[in-house]
Amino acid sequence: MVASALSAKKAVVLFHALSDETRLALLERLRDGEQCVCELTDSMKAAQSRLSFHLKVLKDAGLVEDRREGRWMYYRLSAQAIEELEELVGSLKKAARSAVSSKRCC
Amino acid sequence: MVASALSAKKAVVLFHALSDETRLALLERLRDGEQCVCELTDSMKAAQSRLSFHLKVLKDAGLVEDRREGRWMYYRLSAQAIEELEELVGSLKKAARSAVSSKRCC
DNA sequence: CTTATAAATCAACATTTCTTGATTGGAGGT
DNA sequence: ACCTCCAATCAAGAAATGTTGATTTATAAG
Repeated sequence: MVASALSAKKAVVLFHALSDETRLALLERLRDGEQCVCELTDSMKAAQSRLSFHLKVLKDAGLVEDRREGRWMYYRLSAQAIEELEELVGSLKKAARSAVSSKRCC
Repeated sequence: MVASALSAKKAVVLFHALSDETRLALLERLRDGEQCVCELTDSMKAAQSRLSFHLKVLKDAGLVEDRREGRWMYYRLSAQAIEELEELVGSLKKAARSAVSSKRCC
């Protein structure tokens, strides 16, 4: 199953979190290390409430983790989530015995 | 970049295609090899137009390929798409130098 | 205690996505 | 030609998602 390790629901949440340009841009920036929200809004020239919304989607999916330091919130990639993703994608990959089905269908 | 090999737009399309339970269920079935639409509607107990819609999403994302045989349409996983996916996920994974940013932000 | 700043939350609206049932198109079979 | 079957497409409505600007919460500083 695609859901061998993760439930299908969790896979949906994970993939949905990745299916948005703004969120992929956020993840890309976080690849370079932890950043605070203000740095992100600055470099992405995006409204604060907009990034807050997307960061929440990423956090709910487990893709990022956050940490408060004074008034600042720092976000970083979750290494574990990336592993889960790899596992998920790996589970799709299975040599398909793609010979034409001999059975008559329907 | 996450979009080193693929454009961000393409990544969005790919991940969006994967962000739905019905579509994940379809892919799971196709892991076992090519199937015709009627077999899929049957085993998934889903309306034909519904699966047709989702198969189109998967096809537009490049995740599946189709083939006509008489009145039947057969769908199969695209091995290439799975590779692209692996590449995409791999590009997210980069050891984050996660030391707390020393620079004052904002 | 008051003010300032960073970020989350909310409400309203726009946009997109999904579902359903009906229709259309293509391939055989009679 | 006609009818049947499989599947794609369409139209209408329902549900989910994303955007915007305003408000609220939390922390810190004067």
